[in-house]
Order: sequence, then structure tokens, then C-alpha cells
Amino acid sequence: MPESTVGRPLRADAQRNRLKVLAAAERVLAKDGSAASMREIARQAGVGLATIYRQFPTKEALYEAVVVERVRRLLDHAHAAAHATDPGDAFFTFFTFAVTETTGEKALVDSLAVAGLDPKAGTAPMHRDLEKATGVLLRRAQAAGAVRAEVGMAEVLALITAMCLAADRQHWDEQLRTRSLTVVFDGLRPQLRP
Amino acid sequence: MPESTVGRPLRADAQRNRLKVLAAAERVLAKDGSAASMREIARQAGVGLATIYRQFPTKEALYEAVVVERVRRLLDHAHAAAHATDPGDAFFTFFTFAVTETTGEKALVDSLAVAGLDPKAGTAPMHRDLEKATGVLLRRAQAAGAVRAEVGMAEVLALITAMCLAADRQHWDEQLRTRSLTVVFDGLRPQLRP
Amino acid sequence: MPESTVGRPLRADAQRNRLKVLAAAERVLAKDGSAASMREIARQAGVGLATIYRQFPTKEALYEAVVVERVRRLLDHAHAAAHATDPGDAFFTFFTFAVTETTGEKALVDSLAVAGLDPKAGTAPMHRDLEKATGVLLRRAQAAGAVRAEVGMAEVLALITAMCLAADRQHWDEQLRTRSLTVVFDGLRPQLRP
Amino acid sequence: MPESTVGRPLRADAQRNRLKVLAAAERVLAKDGSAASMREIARQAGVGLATIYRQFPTKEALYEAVVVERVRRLLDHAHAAAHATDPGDAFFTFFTFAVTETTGEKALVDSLAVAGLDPKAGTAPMHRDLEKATGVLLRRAQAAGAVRAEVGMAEVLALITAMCLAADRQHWDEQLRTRSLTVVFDGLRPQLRP
DNA sequence: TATGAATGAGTATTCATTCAT
DNA sequence: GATGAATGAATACTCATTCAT
Repeated sequence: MPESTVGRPLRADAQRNRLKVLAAAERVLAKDGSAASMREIARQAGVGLATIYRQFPTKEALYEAVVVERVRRLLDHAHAAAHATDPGDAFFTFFTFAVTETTGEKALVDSLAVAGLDPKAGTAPMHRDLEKATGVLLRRAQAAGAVRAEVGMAEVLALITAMCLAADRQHWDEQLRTRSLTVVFDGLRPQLRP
Repeated sequence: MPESTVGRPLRADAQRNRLKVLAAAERVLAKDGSAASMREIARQAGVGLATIYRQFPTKEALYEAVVVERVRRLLDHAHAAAHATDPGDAFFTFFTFAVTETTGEKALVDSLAVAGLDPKAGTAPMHRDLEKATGVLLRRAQAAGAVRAEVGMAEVLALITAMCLAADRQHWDEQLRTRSLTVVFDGLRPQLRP
Repeated sequence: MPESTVGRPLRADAQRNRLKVLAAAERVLAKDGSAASMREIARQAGVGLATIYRQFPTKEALYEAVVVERVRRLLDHAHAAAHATDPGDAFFTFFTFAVTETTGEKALVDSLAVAGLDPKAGTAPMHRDLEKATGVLLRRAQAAGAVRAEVGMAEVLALITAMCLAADRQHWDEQLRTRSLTVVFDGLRPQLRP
Repeated sequence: MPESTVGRPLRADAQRNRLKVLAAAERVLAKDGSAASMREIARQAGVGLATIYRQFPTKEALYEAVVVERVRRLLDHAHAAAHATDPGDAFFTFFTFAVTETTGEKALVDSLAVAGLDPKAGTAPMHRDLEKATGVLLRRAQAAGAVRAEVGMAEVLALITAMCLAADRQHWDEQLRTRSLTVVFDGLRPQLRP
């Protein structure tokens, strides 16, 4: 029974085009945000308009696919960091990585900002994973005394999102990113007060 | 000498319309972001479409006027705070006020995020003012020992923007805002280390 | 409060355009049926595309407006006929008029054919009126002995629709229409059998 | 000498596919009319898109093949009826059969309605046959006194088409069909007038 | 040979902006 | 001075058809 397309691996050329489309979409979405036009994406991918629609039924579906791809990379990093020897280092390194990696990725940042707001979104499961992974890093860092005990997941995620959003929207350079993160990290660390 | 309209004060009804339009635009822009339509703004203002164009030559001009209006309010607060007795309190209160006041104001937050990037934007002078006012608050707080000396204007503005963006995009509730700001503020304060 | 557009009479130019659009739509819909394109209608009306949308929010709305216009004419005729002196004549003349008038009006004929099937359609009330008016003519003709008593509304409407559809789709000439209606009319009249 | 494919009988599996496609097309065309999509037909046939194009060069060709198939069945019935003992019965039964059989077959009905209009259509020969067969039934019924002598082929075909069109478009139920046909048949029968 | 991926022309609809009333 | 009607360019999306696999 032909035309089922479920679970079947993509044909070689289709896979090639899928990648070209995702790459172009990533570029265009990064530049124009969700105002990006499908025609422009097709043009940059060197592909017919309908070719996009064959693999991604709507603009939103494409948008989401781009984001999922990126989140997966963050997730990989978080998982890897979870087994690092120094839990404090692992936590702060991951925080920094998230901000660095997403900067310039409007679509990705938007997605992070939206996560948690709209749990029925198709990207939700991936975000849950990311949340869980971040939770692990946080708790281990707290257990090791590298992060204050009274800090909760909610504000950590909020702060990560905040830094990602601002770094992206304001095109923070490396120095500004470092200085801003330093402030936040100092706020997260245990403090000695007289 | 009719038709000159430059510098001339607006007729009473024109002024009334201008306010109605700005109010409607604020509402609509807050809800729909820059995807807002001029027709919808006109409808909500109870005014003809061309009436908007008489005062604001393009959609962007209107958009900007709305933002300028809002920034002026922040500025007022900053100026007032500049003379407060406790400089540390003045600084942190202003920071909090900025985040609280802009939450839910997509247009305003976007404008803050864009400021500094596009110095030729019409809003620039106002942002310079805001920057200057914030600078005064910061330096006074540092002089009073309420904020660390090595913190610079750049990262303070960056952090304010970051918190505004995230609070708006993620619809932070009061508790989350408080907890997140607490972390940042702790990072800004002088710390005792062994 | 501007932009309400409800109940207010159209501006002179708008009314002119409305008529041009309806006329063009009638022509195009008659030729291409509901496969007609809005662009073609705009072209034939000598009007911008969006001008159509100002008055008719969707293709279907325009389609319907064309039909309503035509049905109104049938209805006028039926009402006029209701007071004719010879009830038999009134009935058969109306039947003939309906077929003649609708021939070449794909949209109108389609609408008649759809009526009764989809009572929630916007055109429904008008069709109810037409049905009622036809009912009056039928009953008066039966009372006068010009139409068999055992004939019901259902089949009369069915036959009218049938003749309209065929006359339109097959481009019946006058002679064919007359000969076909003669057969149907003979079938409707009381008959003497040995 | 491969590639000639002219006149060569179809391979067994090709023949199987042809039937699957025709069946699916009949179903889809009946439901969606000429707005049916080739992709949907392929899907329902459980066949690749290009497989359809191998046997039917265009959508219209497939459309036509479906219709020819159906008309053939009508024709078979007409031929069979031509030898019935009661010519009147044969004629009226065939008329009824035509209406019953075509109801729900948008494509078929359309084809009947178009026949005679476009003699260069590929279906024309088949329609000529149908016309001829109907002519035989009519003349025999007239000779037997079951149908009025002054009725011509033209209006008989017109009436058949009319009833088919309306029955299909309005989804006549059995009762309505019977009552409507009764009127038409009474109009076709010889009548006694004082 | 059968498949389905790719294509470009086509569709309805929306929007910022201009101009006759 | 204010209105809203008109406009054309732009957008997401669909479809019949062709061609590489």
C-alpha cells in the first residue's frame, strides 16, 4: 500500500532536500523571526515552494522542526554535563552554553520563551526533557554547595530564558555576555554575609 | 499661511484624536505585537483610518510614538528616584519598576531590546536619556556601597532588558518576578568571601 | 463612531463598484461555476482585487450575493403572479418564467439545486420565501382544477429544479424548452382516462 | 520490440491496477465532483500517483474513462430492454433505470448533461450509441401506443437528463423520484381529453 | 515498471497606504 | 479636517503533472 510514508526512511534526495530546507529555514528564521516568508526560505534553499510543503505541512511545522533540532543539541550538552566530575562547573557551563548556542537563533529563543506557556505545543515533550535535564544539573550543583539551596527550578529556567532572549535580541558580544552572566552566577552562588 | 502645520499646536479635537489613537495602539500593540493591523487600531480608537495617517505617517511612526510615551514614564520614575534618600533603594526600586511596568507591553519591551542597536532610530534620544538617568542611579548606588563597584552600565542595562523581555514573553507572575530579581540583585550587591 | 458600516447606505462610488462586481461575478460564475477565480472577477469588473473583499468577505459571500439577487427577481414574479386572475395560468407561467430566467445562470441554478439540502446556508430564508410563494401558486391552481390534486409541493419544486438544471447545463433553445415543459405540464394537469 | 504498447493487451497486474484506479476514481469523483484531486484518487486506489498517469494521460482522460464505463452499463440495459415484450414497459423502465443508476454519480450525470453539446468530446461515440438505443425504445413504445406520437427524441433525452441532474444534485429519495417520474411519465402517455 | 519527490503556476485572502468624497 | 473606499503587492498553501530512483 503505497503513499503511507509513516516510519519509512526518506529517499536519499528527499533527505538531502530536507536538510537544505531546514538549513535555509534556520537562517531565514534567525534573521526575520516568524515573519519569515516561505517563499524566501524556498529561494534560499534552492528548492521549489511545494517541496517544503511536502515535508512540513505548515509554516508552523517547519518552524517547529527547526527548533526541535536546536533544542536537541542543548539537550545533548545537558546530558553530557550531567556526568561531569565537578557539578558546579557542569551547571554553570551548561547555563553559559545555552546562552551562547542560542544567540542569533530567534526561532530557538522564541521557542524557549514560549515553552511552559503552551504545553500542548508539539515541541512540549522536548522542552520537558530539557527541563528535566536542567533540574538534574541544578540539584547536583546544589548538593555540591555550588548553588544556593533556596534557588528553585522556576527561576533558574526563567533566568536562562531571560539571558537567551536578551543576548539574542540585543546581539550581545562575548564581553557583555560574560559580564552579565557573572552577575547572575554570583547571585546564584552561596554568599557569606556578616 | 495655511498648510504649514509645523510647530503649530494641534487643534483641540486633533489632540483628542491623537490620544485616542495612541491609547488604542498601545492596547493593540500590547496584544498582537508588531503583527497588529492599522485597521484594528483605527477601529478600537473609534476613528477613521486616514485620521491615524494624518498624525503618524507610517505604521512604524505610530509604533514608535507609543513606545516613546511609555519610555517617558520610566524616565519620570528614574528622575524622581535620583533624588531619593537611600541610593541603593532608589536603584533597585527603579530596576523593579522597569520590569513591572513593561511587562505585558510587547511593543515597549521590543523597543528597549532594540535600543542601542539602531542609533539612528527616532527613539534614540529618549533612550539616551533613559540610559543617562539609569547611569546616575547606578553610580549613586555604587558610591553608597549598595552595588558592587566593578559592575558597569552596559551589563546593568543588559540585565534590565533581559528581565523585561523574559517577564513579558513568559508572563511571569509576581512571585517568579520577585525570585528572579532576587537572584540578580544578589549578584549586583557587594559580597563577602572568606 | 466610524467604520461601523452597518445599515449605513453605501457611498456613491462604493455602490457603483458593488454593482460592477456583482455584474462581473454573475458573468464569470455563469461561465465557470464555482470554480471561478476572484482574480478573474476583479479583472472583468475593472476593479482591484481587494475592492471585492471590502464588500464581500469571502468568495462564498459574493457567490451568495449574486444568487440572492437573482432569486429576488423570481420571487417578485411569483408574488405578482399570486394575484393573477387565472390561477392555472399564473402557476404555469411562473414555472416557465423560472426556467427561462435561470437558464445560463449556473450559480443561480446551483443555488436552487442546493436549497432544501443545506438549511443553514445564508440563502435559506430567501429560498423559504420562494418555496412559500410557489406553494401559494400551486394550491390556487389546484383549487381551480388546473393542476391535479394529488400532486405535492415536493415534486413540483423537484420538477422546477430539474428543468432549470437541464435547461442551463444543456443550453436548451426555446423550442426544446417549450416541448419539454409541455410534457411536464401535461403530466401535472388533470387527465381524463376511460 | 518493446515500448510500442499500442494495441497490446495490458499485463495482468497493469489491468488490475487500471480497475483499482477506475473504482477509486468513481468513488472520489462521485463524492467531490471535478474538484477531486489526483492524489486522493491514488491514495484510495492504493497506488502511486504516476501509476495513474501511465494509463490515463490527464485528469480529464481518467474522468472520461470513468464516465464511459458507466455509460456502457446504461447502454447494456437499453440494448437488453430493446427486445422486451412490452415496449411501453421497456421504455419507462429504462427511463427509471437511467435516473436511478446515475443518482450519486456526479461525474456521470455531468457527462450526460454535456453530451450533445461538445460533439468532439471523446465520449461522443458512446453517447451517440446511447441516443440511438434510446431512440429505438422510444419508437417502439410509440408504435405500441404507450407514448404519445408527437413526442420527439430531443425532449425525451432532455427530460431524462433533467431528471438525472436533479435527482443527483438534490439527493432525491426513492419516494420523490417516484412521484416526480410519475408526473413526467403521465405527460408522455397519450391522454384523453373531452 | 511503479513509485512518490519535485515543481511552478494558481488560489483565496490580508494589509499598509493613498486619494476621492 | 476627517472619512473609508480602492489598491497592488505579499502571504500561505494546493494541485496537476513530470522525472529521478
